[in-house]
Amino acid sequence: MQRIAAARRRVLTTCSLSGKSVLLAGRLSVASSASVALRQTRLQSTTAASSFASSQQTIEIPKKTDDDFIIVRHKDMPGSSGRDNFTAKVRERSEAFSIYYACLATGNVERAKSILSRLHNVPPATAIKLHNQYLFTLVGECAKAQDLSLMTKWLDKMQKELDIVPNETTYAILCKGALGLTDKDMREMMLKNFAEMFLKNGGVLGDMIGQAGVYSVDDIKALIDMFGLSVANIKQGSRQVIADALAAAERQVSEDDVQNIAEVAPTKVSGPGMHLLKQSLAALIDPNYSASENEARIPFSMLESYERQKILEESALDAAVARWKHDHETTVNRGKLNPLKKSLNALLWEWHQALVPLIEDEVRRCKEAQKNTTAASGADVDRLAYGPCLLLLSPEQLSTITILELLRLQGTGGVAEGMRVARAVLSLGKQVESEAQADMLKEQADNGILVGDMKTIFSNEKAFALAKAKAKARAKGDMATPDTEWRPDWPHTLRARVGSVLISLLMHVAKVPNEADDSVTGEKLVEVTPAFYHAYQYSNGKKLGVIKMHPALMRHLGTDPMRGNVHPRLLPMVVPPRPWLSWNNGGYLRAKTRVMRTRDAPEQLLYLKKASDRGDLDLVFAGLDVLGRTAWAINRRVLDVAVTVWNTGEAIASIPATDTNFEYPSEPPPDCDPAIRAMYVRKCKEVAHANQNKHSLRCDVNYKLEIARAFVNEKMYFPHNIDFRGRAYPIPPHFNHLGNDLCRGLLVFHEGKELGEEGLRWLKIHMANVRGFDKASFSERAAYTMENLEHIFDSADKPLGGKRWWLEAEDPWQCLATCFELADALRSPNPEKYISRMPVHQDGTCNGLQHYAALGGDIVGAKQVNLEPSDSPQDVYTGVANLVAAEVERDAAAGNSNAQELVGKITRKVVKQTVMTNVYGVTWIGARDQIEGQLRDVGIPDDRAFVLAAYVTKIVFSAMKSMFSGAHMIQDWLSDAAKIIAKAHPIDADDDTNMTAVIWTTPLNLPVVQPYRKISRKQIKTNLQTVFISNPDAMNEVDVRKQRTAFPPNFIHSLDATHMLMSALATSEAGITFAAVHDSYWTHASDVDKMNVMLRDAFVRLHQDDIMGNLKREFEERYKGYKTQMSALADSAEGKAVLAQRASKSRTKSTEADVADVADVADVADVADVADVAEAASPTSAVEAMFAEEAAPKKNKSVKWWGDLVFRPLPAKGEWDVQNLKQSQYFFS
Amino acid sequence: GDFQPTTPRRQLDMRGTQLLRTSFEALPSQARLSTYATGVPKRTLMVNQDLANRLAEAYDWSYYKNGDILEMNPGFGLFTRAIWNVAKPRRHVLMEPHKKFIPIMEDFDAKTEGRIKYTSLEGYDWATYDKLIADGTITPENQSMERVNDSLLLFASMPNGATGEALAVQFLCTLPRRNWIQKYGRVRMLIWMKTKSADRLLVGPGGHTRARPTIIAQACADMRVIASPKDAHMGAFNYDEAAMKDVIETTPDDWRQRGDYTLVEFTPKEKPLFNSDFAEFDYVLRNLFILRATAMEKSLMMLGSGSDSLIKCMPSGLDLSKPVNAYTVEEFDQVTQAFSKWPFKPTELFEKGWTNDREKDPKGENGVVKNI
DNA sequence: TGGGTGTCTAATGACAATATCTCTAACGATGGA
DNA sequence: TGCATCGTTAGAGATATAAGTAGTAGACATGCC
Repeated sequence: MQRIAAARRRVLTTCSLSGKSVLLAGRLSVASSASVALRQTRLQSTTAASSFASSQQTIEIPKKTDDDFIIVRHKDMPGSSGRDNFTAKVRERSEAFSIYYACLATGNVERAKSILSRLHNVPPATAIKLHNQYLFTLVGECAKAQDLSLMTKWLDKMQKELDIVPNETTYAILCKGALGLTDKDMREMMLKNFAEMFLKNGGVLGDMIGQAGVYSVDDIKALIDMFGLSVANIKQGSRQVIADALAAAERQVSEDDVQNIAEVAPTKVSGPGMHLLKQSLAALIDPNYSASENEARIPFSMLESYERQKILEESALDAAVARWKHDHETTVNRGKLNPLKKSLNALLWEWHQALVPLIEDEVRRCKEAQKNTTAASGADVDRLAYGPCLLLLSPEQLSTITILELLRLQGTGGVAEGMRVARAVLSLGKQVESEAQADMLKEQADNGILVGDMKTIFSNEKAFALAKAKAKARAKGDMATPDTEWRPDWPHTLRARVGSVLISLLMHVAKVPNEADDSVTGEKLVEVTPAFYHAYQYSNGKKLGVIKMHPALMRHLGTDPMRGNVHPRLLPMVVPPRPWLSWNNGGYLRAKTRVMRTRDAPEQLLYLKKASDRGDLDLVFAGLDVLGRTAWAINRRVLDVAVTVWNTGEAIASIPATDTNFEYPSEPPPDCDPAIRAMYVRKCKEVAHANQNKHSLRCDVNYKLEIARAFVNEKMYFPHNIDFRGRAYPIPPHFNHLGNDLCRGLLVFHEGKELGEEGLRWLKIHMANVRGFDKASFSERAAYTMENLEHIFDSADKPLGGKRWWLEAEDPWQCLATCFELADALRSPNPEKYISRMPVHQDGTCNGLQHYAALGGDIVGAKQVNLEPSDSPQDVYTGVANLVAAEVERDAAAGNSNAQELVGKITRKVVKQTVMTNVYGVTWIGARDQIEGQLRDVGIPDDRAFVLAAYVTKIVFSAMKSMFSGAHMIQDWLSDAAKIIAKAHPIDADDDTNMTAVIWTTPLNLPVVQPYRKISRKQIKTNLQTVFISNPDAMNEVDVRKQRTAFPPNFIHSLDATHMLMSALATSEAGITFAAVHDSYWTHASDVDKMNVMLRDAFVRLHQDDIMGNLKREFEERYKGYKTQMSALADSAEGKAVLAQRASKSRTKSTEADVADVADVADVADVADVADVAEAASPTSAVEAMFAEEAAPKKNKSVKWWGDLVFRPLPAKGEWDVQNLKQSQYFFS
Repeated sequence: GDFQPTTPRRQLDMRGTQLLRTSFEALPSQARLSTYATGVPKRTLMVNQDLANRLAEAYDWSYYKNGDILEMNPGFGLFTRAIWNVAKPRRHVLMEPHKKFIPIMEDFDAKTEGRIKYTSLEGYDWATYDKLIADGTITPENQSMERVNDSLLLFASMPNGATGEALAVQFLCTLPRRNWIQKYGRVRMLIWMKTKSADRLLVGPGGHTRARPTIIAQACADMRVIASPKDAHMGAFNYDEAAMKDVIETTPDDWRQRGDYTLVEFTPKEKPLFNSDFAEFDYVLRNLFILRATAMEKSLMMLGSGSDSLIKCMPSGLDLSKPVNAYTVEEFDQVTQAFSKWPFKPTELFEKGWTNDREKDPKGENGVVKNI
């Protein structure tokens, strides 16, 4: 433990050498200790009202001392007791919460009340939230009636009948109700009344007023006046927010103190004004907008940009509809027109027009169903279950979301022209849910309610850390998620219901004109046919429900502009994302975004929340913020070329051609051999698959270009989150720098930096790298570029008209971008003064192996992956290939015929994939398949490839083992440890299922929980069909095998993620722009050298520690008290010891058992001596021999017992010293 | 005459040895065959010699006195013996790929003057038949469709489980296509299969176990149950009585893997009961049976987009309110014919899209190169 | 308890089988006491 | 009114669906038999 603590501290301190991060770290620790203090005082003051503690589960939190990690005991896991009863009753109950909130939000108080009254056994922490929300809803009604009796009565009922103890929020809401009374005396009396009750229960008025999510600024002013308090009395967590808000309300906001502004007064923007802001977003939201060539980019202040982003997020659905309408009108205005030529958007408008009334109708029926609860037809019962959720949004919103979502899902899930029903239904349901949530947040903001959770901290770069620290301090208070903002996630079943209703409505109305030849008369027929239809596919004999799109619609999707058809939540942002303040607070402005992509694993979320609450994740958050603050722009010239290519329909560099599909093979005669027929069918499927891929590629490019076009004049930002291992990903899915070559080619940094001498050199090297000439030394690469200057200029000047040299590159679009950049630079009067915006990449050379080699201290391995300084870059693949080739030659010389066939055939390419996937734990058989394919390519005949591949694979594996022996032992240790853990049972486990997941903490304090469990799914009935879904809250048995095989790669990935975030933090301190794709780090050409120092430094810092030792100690601590089944041979020392122990134990217990056990031991002893006495009979005929007894092989008896977890000692570390790496220029290159 | 079973050894347990009329090597008792060892393939594997004998006697082999009997998966060879003893066929070819049975197979080969021939080729493999024909092991003749082919009889024991099921359906599909051995004319097939599978093929209109193979089988072959467990087919709906005459009784104990097995005789019809193109017929069946208990009206939606216009194409005689599984072969034919004329029918009739395929991601995002 | 047998075989981003039949438990109605 | 019985129904669990298996070999789980 001590050492881990030390390690953590070292990482922390070294990360914050100077500047802002010191400030940040300093602030954070102050903030957290302050909040601890706060918590303690609060506990003291509220001992009378015990339920004031707001923690939801009763989880014992280990005393926080900065160096222990989070451990949640088995018995405290939610769902650990009642797992996998995903029965109708359980489902109904979990839906009830969401329905309840929906009813309240839509004014159906009666139904909410009845739901509430029917819910039993709700945990108190949840119950109080439910009741608070109920009271909160009553506020409006009471104000209207000028009568608080509804609220007071309910309070009474809560306390007397239901035994629910009100909390601060409850009283805050009551007071809010009182504030709504116009009669001054009455108001004051009620306020006094509530205040007294609250005080009697040990509350502190300042705390109550500081309660987030309830009051507006005016409310607070009134309360402060009323109770004669000052801001200083307000509880610490909220004081700052409120002070700021009050101050802000007083005066016009000026640019200078923007960084201190909470979201209070959205209308008080100075500067160009709202309409200008809107106008500036024309490219994104205005249907009439058409890009003009050189539009001036208006510089926006931070605050203005923030408003723009808000507009973008809030108005985008409307904007989509506006665009459809606009396109529809233009087609209509163009006069009579062939219905077959209607544009996609025009069609969408028609669907929308037809769908809205249908939804309205459905909504009406839902309302009716709620009224007459007695006349329960089947459909009406269903309506009760989803109705309230439909009411949350307007029919227009629902219609738009439905249409957008179905378009987006096209081609997912392996369906040729459509999507899986299950996916569609759930995904749409989720969209509706998050839209409703965004609406709720917006509404609260519109009502001026202060939400503790800071909506944004916008500031200039300098003040960022300060502002964030401040906001963080606020978030640390109890304002994290106020009761009034808390919503349970909709259960999957509910999402499915809502989604299916909307989809089936859309399927009724969405039509598309279609043309066909009448097979009999041969005349052309045009029909208006459904655009979507519900069908089933068989896959492996399983039925698969799909929503198919009509081919006529598919044609549109591949060609028509997608203007307006991307949901804004999927777009880059125009301001830096909100910094991450907590696990669900950061990123986009209006949408609740989670910092981690989890896999429906409650355990992951639980650990994440705890870590977030404890402030463990501050460094991770800070790292993500760095990535999010990197500003990007579209590379206009690359975009122009790409658009030209797109429009000509030519197939160039990952843009597939229009409308040229692969041909199906001709059908063999019906009476051909079944084998031939099977082959034909397979070929057809392959062609169909290829065509489908092409189409989806085309749609994908369409999306990308559309987004790029819309953002041409924008500064863009990518909010980032992490996967469960800590690897960072940009959230916008269609278009980001992690995307393919085209995406990357289209993106440049927004900021430009002067190249300088070194920068120019790096730009040249980058050129060589994107060409694929990346195995040579740096000077050779630079020279290569200079040798090809002619081509580079040609490509830059005539990208399509010239020799198209860039197309031959490994990454053509990035190559083109570099051509442009390099040509410009070199042609400028002083190339070193050239302002470059091009990101230059430094890639880890086989990053996984680098980490393994560092962990294992492999000298040979370290050299191979460039951890060790060298004059020219080493290439592992070549290294392994050479080793294998040598072995093959030896065998060949020794007369091995397999080897003889292979002499000279073992190239880098043959082994590359296998070496690469070795890190991921590829098995012998998987590797053999890979190598078989490669051997075929090298010209080994098909019938030999299989046998030879098996032979080569064995050698490759042993070569890897010898080259990375340390790494290999670590891999083994890791997978062993994972197996032990996954099969371990907590001492208090009630049954013998494996429930323990592998959990570890990264050096940045991120708890990583492997999510692999057996999923139990059930069929759920929806409008369209039944759908097979899992209960995301269920804690199921772990999948031991998956836990084991995935742990080594996941662990390494968690390390490379750590390395990346550490590097990000370091570069940010130095003011260097930074972006990363896992193990490829990007910055300006001029800063590459600086970045290189930092990333090496980070790697050294990371690996200086005893990472493996820390891991082992963490495991030992974390799984202390767990038992696992051990076994040993009975005659081994261990086995004998166990038997002896057993015997002695039972002897003390009872004599009977004693006898039995002794007998047992005797038994065991006997076995060893039992020789096989049965002499082998010699049968006289072969048939008779068939039935002869096989002699049972002698077996060693083994002993099994439940014992403590014992992890093998770690493999000894090799001699290699991580410090050497600082001098290695090709480590990342 | 001079058959001398080897002296049973203690551990051989030959007490129940079944007496044979010819001098093949003795086999142990039924009980022993059921349990004796491991590594015996899971398939319809008979262990009761008596059952084999009864069957051999009951079935009329005379039709094939000048033909070949091709036996797939003879296993312990109980049938082979029985038929030999009863009919001494002109030529009897054993396709037995499993090594376990080699001694028994070679025993046959050795003692029948080449009339029983053993090959280790796999009956499951289409190529096997071409090989056997090419090397003259079997010599089927092209014969007119007006009569049942008497130059070849297939006698098969199916693998258990999915493989067997699949194989049976594949065999059935060769009937309308007239490929494989069916290209010689109406080659009769005797197939041992799980009773449940047989049941599914035999069930009449309205039976809820009706499925695509049911229709194909009934359209293309006359089926007769030769042997089956007692009362096994009583529960089946709307059964063809003619198929159930003189059924020989089997019991679960007759088999290595205890259970209900049925021997069905498939005699190919001169002409299938449908006139549609088989590819379309197959497509229609496959998709309609997804909603097999649903009214045809609704189920027709499975056939493609905009099926309203398809419903209009349907002949008036059809009762579209009947569930799919109540339709007869002839009615399915009518539906298919209407489908065939439907202008908006899908252009490709096979399933597109992957689900199980590798390299499904065409975008190549993230720089990860798979399967370079 | 252990041997034979069946399953799986490259990490993550990025989760998804369904219609229908059978059987049982719970529920409700009914009717006689 | 209490309650025994019968009929109905909801829901949980089971099963079929499609249909080439090539070729290897080693590890590991299975509440097996």
